[in-house]
Amino acid sequence: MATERSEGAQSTQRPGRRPDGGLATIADVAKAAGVSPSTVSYTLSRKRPVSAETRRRVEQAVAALGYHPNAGARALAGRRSHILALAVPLRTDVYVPVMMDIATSVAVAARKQGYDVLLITNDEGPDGIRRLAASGLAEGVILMDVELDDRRIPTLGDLQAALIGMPRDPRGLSCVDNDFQAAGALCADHLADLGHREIAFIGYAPGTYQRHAGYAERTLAGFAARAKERGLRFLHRPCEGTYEGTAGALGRILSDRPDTTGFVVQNEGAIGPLLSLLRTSGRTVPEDASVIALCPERVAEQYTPALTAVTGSATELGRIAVEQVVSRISASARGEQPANELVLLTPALTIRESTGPI
Amino acid sequence: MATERSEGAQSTQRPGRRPDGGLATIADVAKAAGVSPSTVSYTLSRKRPVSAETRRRVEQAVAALGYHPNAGARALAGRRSHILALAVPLRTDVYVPVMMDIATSVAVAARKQGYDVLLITNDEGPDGIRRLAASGLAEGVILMDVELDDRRIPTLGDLQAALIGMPRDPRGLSCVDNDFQAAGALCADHLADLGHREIAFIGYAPGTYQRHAGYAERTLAGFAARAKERGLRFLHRPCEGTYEGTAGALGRILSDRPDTTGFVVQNEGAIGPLLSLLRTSGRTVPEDASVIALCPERVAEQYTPALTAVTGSATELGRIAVEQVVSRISASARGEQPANELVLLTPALTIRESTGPI
DNA sequence: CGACACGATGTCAACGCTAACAGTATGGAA
DNA sequence: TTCCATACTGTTAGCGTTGACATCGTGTCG
Repeated sequence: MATERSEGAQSTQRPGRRPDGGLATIADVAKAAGVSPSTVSYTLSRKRPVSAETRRRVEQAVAALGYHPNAGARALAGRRSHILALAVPLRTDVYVPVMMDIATSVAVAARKQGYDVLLITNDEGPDGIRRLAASGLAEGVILMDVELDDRRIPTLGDLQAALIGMPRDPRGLSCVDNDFQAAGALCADHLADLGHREIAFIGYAPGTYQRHAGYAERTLAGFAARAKERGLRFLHRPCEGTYEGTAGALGRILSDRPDTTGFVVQNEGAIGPLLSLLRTSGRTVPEDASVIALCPERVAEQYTPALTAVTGSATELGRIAVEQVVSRISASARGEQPANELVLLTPALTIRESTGPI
Repeated sequence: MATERSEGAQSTQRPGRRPDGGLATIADVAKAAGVSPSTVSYTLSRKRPVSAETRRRVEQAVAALGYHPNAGARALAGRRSHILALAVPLRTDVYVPVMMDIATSVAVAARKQGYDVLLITNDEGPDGIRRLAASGLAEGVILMDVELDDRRIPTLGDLQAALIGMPRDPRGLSCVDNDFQAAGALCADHLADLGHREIAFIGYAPGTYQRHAGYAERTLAGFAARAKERGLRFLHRPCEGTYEGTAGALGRILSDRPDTTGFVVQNEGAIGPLLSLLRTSGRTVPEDASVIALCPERVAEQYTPALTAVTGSATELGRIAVEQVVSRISASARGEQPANELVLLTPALTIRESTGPI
């Protein structure tokens, strides 16, 4: 019973298989199309012109045989693997769904450029990246969630790389990140525009600031600077992403600054508790208090009321990182010095139901 | 300024590089060790015995040159790519951090067996899997979050696969999944043991049951069966994972069955709201009401009070799936018919603060 | 003392593709 | 007419490994 499926498959002539059971090769296609193997290769790679008629015959043969070039042979002969490595985050305490979105968008963008994506964990340590480079398995690497002093950076060697996140010293590197300063400023502006004057910034756990996580520091700095410009009074309260942590932070905020009407939340875990606590403390959102979050759309939309939020685009991050490595790879293949790009993506403010005029 | 890093790297003799700038090959290692290339190959693959002295010399040369076998050449000559494909979920409404955990554990387990992991999105459609098979890029594939009638299954052809999740018809396939029936039963048992008699099961959104998601149905069935055995009265309430949805569900539960003292929650999104709502309705957890969740440890621990929960092991799922594909691949390489395994992982009950005797 | 097994190593032909090099027409310019 | 550019297409030598086959001592047994 267990063998049914595969026997069924083997008895039929599957696409991509020759009568002898092997996969179709470029030579099979060449024979079927009545051309030479190299013509098939050139037809598929478009690296040299092919007459319309030849192209037609080759493409038909390819389709008929279900031909796909053998990846190993292609890598060996062409000295390019058509594979990009994607290094997952060092820590998993960051908001994970975003990482999944980034990973997916990297994979999709890479495919569009003819690359596949290899997953590499930090489990293997620096050797992992070295191994991929030395074995020619990956042509380049994308580092996700790069920290200020990311320990993966020194191990890159001359592997072409793109970093998602901004290290302290980006010289000689290509990086893309959300513009967290702009995100912070956007929050300040929105609340100021609505007439709020006393704001509380509910941040990440103290540990996040102590280890100088770039995104946390930069968001706060951007917010603080713009708040000052706009004449806002504000309080920054680090906060564990738990009910109790949030309750403590909110309690101190309301006793220190009872007139606070605007809340900026960056800590995902604090959002739910904050909304509950405001509700139980008799404050209606957005009538009595405005809440603006720094979080993905998905999260902002799941709450009641739906949250006004400043959001970076995970998809863009992935797409641009792929563009960066690919462009570095081709520059380096042309013998040129790859350009080092620093791209900061401007986040978007989406006004929903949780903010209003005071 | 931007060129500093790479110039620095190029001026030194990097490991893995020959004087001419290319990567070290097996021939270089052979020359350095004074043996033939095949001896180097055999030394590294351990496919035939090598004298201690020869091994020493080869290993030293490998280290000195920073040699790593060229992946493309290895794949071509050995007809094995040493790569496994990992197909990410079709939908992303499932609890994503668990997916990330699974992906990570797949990558780690694969490395232990000498495999690398290629990420494949459903973006390319069925062709993606076909392409990987036909190009010999992947030797096998792991499908994550498999649905009852998963449309990726028919496209597998004779690619060796392992499924995470249980399809309706697992014939001819290897699958691993959490035993959701057991999970449901565990919840019923725990509450029964504590003396609860009136239970509410707060499930997923109605749509989840309508499309017959296996995990949702099986959990409920397992719970219902055991509840009946233990003489429990219970109510099943599908529920959107929002504050309002939960409020609605809870309201109806409390009006229909005011004596309800036990709550089982499977919907992640409903947990936070449920706890808030119980609190505001004047019920203390666990004194007045016990709450048991079906969720990952991470989630259970983040609430106040910490949740008693039934949890499956994402890490195990990944590890076993890798074992399954790898064993199928080697069976098929030996010309044997791969065995079709169905593994159900028994979930664990962790008692925390949210449940207590009535 | 020859035969033979056995352990240790070497030789070399694939593996399937790419790309440099080398044609072969055809048409226009000299 | 000859020469040359243009537009295609074919030939072929690798790419770096693997693994079947061959070789060569050494020790053992009849």
